[in-house]
Amino acid sequence: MKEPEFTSSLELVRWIGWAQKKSGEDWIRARELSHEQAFVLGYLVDNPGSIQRDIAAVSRTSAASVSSLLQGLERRDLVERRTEDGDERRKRVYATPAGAELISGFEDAMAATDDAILAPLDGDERATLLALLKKITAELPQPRR
Amino acid sequence: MKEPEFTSSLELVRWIGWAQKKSGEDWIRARELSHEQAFVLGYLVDNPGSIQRDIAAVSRTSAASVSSLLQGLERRDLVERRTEDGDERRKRVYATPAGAELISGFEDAMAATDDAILAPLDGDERATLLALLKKITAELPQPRR
DNA sequence: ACCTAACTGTTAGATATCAAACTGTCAACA
DNA sequence: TGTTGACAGTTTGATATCTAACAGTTAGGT
Repeated sequence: MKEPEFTSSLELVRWIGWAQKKSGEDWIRARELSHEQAFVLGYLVDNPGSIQRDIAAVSRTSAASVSSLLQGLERRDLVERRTEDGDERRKRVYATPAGAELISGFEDAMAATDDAILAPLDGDERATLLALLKKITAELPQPRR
Repeated sequence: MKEPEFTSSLELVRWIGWAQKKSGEDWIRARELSHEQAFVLGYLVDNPGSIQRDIAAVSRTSAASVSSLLQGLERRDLVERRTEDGDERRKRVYATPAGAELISGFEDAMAATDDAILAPLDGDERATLLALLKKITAELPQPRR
């Protein structure tokens, strides 16, 4: 019973997701960030001025989680929030220079870990996998709430 | 920027993992359990007397998490922990009758949601997907710590 | 103008997770 | 028999997540 059978694809999917989260951990922990904080900070560098609602959608979480996550980043002056355009509901979020500097190289590090995880597959197999996953996710619910 | 490109298989993998977690949520919430509590309780019905270390390995988490998770289940008398075999280190964990009753049908419900997620794929495609995922996970680190 | 509904973000309370430090127990070995 | 190291579990303090309830803002309809 120490060797489970793994007949379920979705069990393997969850395992891979876990491994991906783990694999960049050294890089992230060296900067005293959580995985989620790093992801959002990286996203903000590429998409400055995003509103929290969109950040929640992209990071597949809730507005409430984004709110508290950004509080942590704002406390360390890694991001800045302000309202613009005369719309007092939306808060535009920006990475500060310190935040951008801290996260630089994150995407490269993540791409490297992705490559490491997919290493057992050759080019054709990766293409097949991507096609199958797209077929599944096309039918999947979006985390909009 | 509202239509992300998704060139990364691993991004899709994480999305599917998220959807799987969400999909059984109604069933689980009706019983006032968390996803993780339900998983562990179900595991204990099939593997009575497991020790916490093994539960951590199977649920791909840490001994500390299992410790606090089981405290929640024990508070509601859904599981019971006791030492046996004269080994005072290991704590054998059992689902109580109430716990077993509460979780009955869980595995069927989970299997149904798995089927719903994989619905876009036919039998051959599912077999291909499973083979590719096994190839990846064969090289993946185990969450042992 | 006003009312209402939708939208955006926050808070509160619960659970999960992790790392690190700690306690207690067992076993091997001198 | 005593010491030492490995093992199992807990605690602590931080962050993330969820739901539900809440507050302020905007826009639409009458």
